[in-house]
Amino acid sequence: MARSLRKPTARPNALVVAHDSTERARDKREQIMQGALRTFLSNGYSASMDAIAAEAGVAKQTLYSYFNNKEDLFAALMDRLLEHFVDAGMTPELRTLPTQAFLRKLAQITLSQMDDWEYVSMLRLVIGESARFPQLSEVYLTRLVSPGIAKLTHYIKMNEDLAFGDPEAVARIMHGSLINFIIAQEVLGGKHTMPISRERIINSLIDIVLFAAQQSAQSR
Amino acid sequence: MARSLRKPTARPNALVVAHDSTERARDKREQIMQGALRTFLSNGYSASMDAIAAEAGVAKQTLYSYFNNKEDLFAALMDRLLEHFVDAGMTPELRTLPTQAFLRKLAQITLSQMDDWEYVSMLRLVIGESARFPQLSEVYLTRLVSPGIAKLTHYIKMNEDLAFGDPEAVARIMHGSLINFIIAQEVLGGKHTMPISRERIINSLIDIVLFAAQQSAQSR
DNA sequence: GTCTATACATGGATAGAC
DNA sequence: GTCTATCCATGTATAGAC
Repeated sequence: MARSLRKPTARPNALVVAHDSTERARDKREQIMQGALRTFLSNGYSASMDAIAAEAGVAKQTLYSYFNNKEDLFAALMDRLLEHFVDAGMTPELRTLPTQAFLRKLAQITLSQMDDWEYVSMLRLVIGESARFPQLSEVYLTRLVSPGIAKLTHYIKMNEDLAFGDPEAVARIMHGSLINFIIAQEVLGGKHTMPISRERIINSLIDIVLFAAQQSAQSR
Repeated sequence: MARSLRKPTARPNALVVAHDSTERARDKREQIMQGALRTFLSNGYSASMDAIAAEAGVAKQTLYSYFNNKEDLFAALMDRLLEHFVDAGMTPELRTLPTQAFLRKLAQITLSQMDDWEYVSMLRLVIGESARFPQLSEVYLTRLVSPGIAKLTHYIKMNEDLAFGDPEAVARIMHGSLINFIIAQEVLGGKHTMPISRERIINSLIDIVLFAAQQSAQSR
């Protein structure tokens, strides 16, 4: 039932002079996607097309002139949303930092996504709809999770301060503990029922990793 | 894990001397909850009452003679399901093991829940419905997550092999990395797109924690 | 292309026979 | 208490006016 998520459509070259109608159509499409995004992120896939149309400020029929059906709209939307978060994480200039500062900054950037309502809602939606839309989960894993872990794995391998026997497993543990912190605290509301500062998590994670790396180096 | 819930019981033979009405009512209620459980875990809260009645093998009206409405049925069901998983984790005899064996066993027990379809589906459902049913998330956190972390925190505090500055943060990191592994590999299907053995995760997690504990002790 | 109005199916919940 | 049959609101999707 669930079709594959579509690849992002290639936008026309900005230098090409567009017709007015084309421009307006793109604006309308954008308007629809914005409204649909907010509605889906708030209410999940069970959000009604009526609610989406109202939120986007267009008639329901207009939705169907731009998208074949609800599922296509959802797929196009989530594709774009996930693409939006792809570049969060390790940036080239980060690599120049000393190891401890690097790890701290990377953890801070990762956890800063806790403050992004769209990111938190996206996490809930991807996980919650992973049975109905496995393609969505797959895009999330291959575009966001996998590259993040791969970059961290590569960093660990290249860094002589971090001489671990299984860099990928270590990267997964580090990454996973942070993502799960976001899920527990923000998605599930743990910040109210079992609060703890993100600094304590970051500090302990860095301590553990650096201490372990030192000991690991000594025991070789 | 011999903990899986029973299949729905067949309708009692009319020729057999029946239980008294209270007994039959309890059986029927149980039958409904079993069917509803499977349906909700498979399809999420969007599962229809028709589908639930069919799966339970009763008429839809019968559902409403035992539960006021869909939401009440769902709540009662999830309450019981969560209660069912409360005691997974640390058992008294585990504490007698040496530190390393203890940590390995605890991690193995935690990750063994990956093989339990009901647990994996429950995770997806709790997270996915955390916006619509925040009470459900809260029960999950206070009955499952919080006690698990508290027990691990207490163990770390009492164990002189594990002299960490912030035991609770360390417990959260350990627990979180394992739970997130379940979410990524089983809930999201990462076992297909980014596979890795659970032994590698367990081994690296133990290595990191024990190494870090040694180094932490030395630096005091 | 965009609106109002509507067709058609599904879902939650109830009525009434037994 | 349990069934069959049904009500009615909602949801997806479409038709037709402008």
